[in-house]
Amino acid sequence: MSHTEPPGVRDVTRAKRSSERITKADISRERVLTAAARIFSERGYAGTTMRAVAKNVGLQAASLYYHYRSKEELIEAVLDMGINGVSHAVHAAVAATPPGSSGRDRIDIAIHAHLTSLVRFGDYTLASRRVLGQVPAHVRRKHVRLRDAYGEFWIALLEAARSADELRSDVDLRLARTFILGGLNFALEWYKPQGKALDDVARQFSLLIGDGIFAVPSK
Amino acid sequence: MSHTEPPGVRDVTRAKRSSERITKADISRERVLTAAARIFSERGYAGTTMRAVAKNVGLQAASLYYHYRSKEELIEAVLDMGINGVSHAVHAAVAATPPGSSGRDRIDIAIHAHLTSLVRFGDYTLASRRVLGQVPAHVRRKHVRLRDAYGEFWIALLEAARSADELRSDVDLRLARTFILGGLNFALEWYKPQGKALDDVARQFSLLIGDGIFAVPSK
DNA sequence: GTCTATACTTTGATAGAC
DNA sequence: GTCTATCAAAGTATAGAC
Repeated sequence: MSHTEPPGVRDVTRAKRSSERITKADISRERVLTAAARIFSERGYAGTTMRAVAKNVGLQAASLYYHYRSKEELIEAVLDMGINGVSHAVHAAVAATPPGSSGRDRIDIAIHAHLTSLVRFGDYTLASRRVLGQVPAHVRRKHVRLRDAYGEFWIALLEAARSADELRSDVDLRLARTFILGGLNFALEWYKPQGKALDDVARQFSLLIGDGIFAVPSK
Repeated sequence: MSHTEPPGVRDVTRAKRSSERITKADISRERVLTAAARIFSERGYAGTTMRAVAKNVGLQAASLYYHYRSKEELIEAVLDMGINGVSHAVHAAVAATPPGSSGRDRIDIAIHAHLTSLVRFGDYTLASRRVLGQVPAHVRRKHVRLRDAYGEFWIALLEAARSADELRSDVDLRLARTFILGGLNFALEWYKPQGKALDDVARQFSLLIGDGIFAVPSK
């Protein structure tokens, strides 16, 4: 199983208790958000017009303002989903690791969870990746903080492995972290569900990150 | 030596024979291009206005049209510099490898050249990375082709190493290639010349790509 | 909830003076 | 080469009807 359910109304209408009914507004709001994520990721922040988003869901531009107060609020909602989606998924997966697991096991699990949630929240994570730098400064600050916190989680993962003497002694943790995340995140740009199963990609990446590309008696 | 000269008028006014004088137009044209690269990379394609670029070099918006016929032509010039700058630098560095070099030597040299030229052409490569997807379709097509050709060069590098039996047998070449380029290119987003010397970063990445992060008797 | 109508701003680009 | 002046098109957002 490499693909989980994509996010739906339930995930998107945050904090709605399961007893409450899902209203027409919830549905529209979610359709708008989905369309916005895709269009923001394709055309950038300034290149995305309220008219284009509206047209995509069969509404007039003015109607979007019933669901979101402004374009800024719309991109904020998209960025939230992208960054939190991945971050929560990876935290959860690592937390669910059996007690005796090695650092390497935990890192492999993080790689797998990162990759699958990246793809699961495809348009949202793509939008985060591509427009974070183009967004009004006060919006950007908050999400840069979230992203950095996630980065620190990876440092902790690597540090744990180092403490258990699993790492080569000459590895620079922060450089390794950025390299790993750079390589994984790039998958967003090229991975297509029709191709290789995502589980296989994750396995290959684990191998690459763990052991490199060269045969052992190489150096 | 980790930083080469940044590109100047000579590089930018393409195909101008060294006997010809550099005109006032050449200077303005280059200043416009430099500013455009930075602003495109910061604000995206649609978010960059001709007025903003002009203001940045102390001109009126209308004056830009003396140097570039349109916004499209301007972004094309920026993308050209970004993609060709890196591609040419890496080709040249690998071509200059001594005859007996191993596949690993050549890959290390490519990593170093990729990283240094990435940083040398900073704003241009950043612009390519960030706005390629936002640009009018016919502009994008050409540059996607260039980028893909560069990717194939890396496949050839890896294939050569495989033929010499230097690679672990279970490495998927195309996956390894995208992972490596993803990790290297991400450096664009965080590398600051004030920090660690770029040569050291390149060395770390070579180690990471070659041998991974885990100590040898780990698996 | 979604519409039509519209106010106001900013955009890429051109014309023609200097 | 660069300027001022200007245009038509497109942008965000609001008001008020249904």
